[in-house]
Amino acid sequence: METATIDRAFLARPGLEVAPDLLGSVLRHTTPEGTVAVRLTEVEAYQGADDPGSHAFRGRTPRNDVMFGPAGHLYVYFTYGMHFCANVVCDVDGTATAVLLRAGEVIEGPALAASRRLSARTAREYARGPARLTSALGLGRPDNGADLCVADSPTQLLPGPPVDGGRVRTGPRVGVSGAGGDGVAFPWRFWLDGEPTVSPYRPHVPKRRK
DNA sequence: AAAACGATACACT
DNA sequence: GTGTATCGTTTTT
Repeated sequence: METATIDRAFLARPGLEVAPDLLGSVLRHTTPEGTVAVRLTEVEAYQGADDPGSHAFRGRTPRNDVMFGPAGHLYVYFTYGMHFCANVVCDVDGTATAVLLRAGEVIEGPALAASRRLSARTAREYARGPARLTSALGLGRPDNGADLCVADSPTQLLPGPPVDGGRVRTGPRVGVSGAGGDGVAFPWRFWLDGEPTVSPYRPHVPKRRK
């Protein structure tokens, strides 16, 4: 008895519209080792050409190619020399908007998640942060481009338990400076208030020059 | 050179 | 138990 995935048409809108609606939904990944599922508690919208913080800002490249494709696929990228982060690609084919999956609660496969997250001090840290989330789920380079809207696929986006709309909060994105340093904060981060798995807010601090 | 970050060590409650 | 400053590592521009 499998649950239907989230409909692709639901995701074929600008990431900024999709992002708050994605809170509470579930990303599930199955590998030979087993299945881990995460209920999303924190996300961030990235718009395409108009968004200096977006990987798509400078046009299509081999790295961000998936972002320009149709909605409902996973954009996985490698960063900081050691981490992977995952986005749900939104909007119509040719338009690159996406939602970064920042944090969630592991609701299936906690033992497997724990084995992938040996440094986690508590269960709430399994997917508390964008690269921790991909690690707990076992997502990496091979999953870039995976279709999330196909039943029985090893990588699926599923409806979650109902969310109280009153718990949705919004604020500035994390780790992204304002538009070219002009100080404008983009309130495109969304989270569920009161969730212990939401990553701590860390204002953007320019790294010290070496 | 900077980047859509995490592990660690240590401070505090 | 929870918070936070410092620094590692490599892709991309």
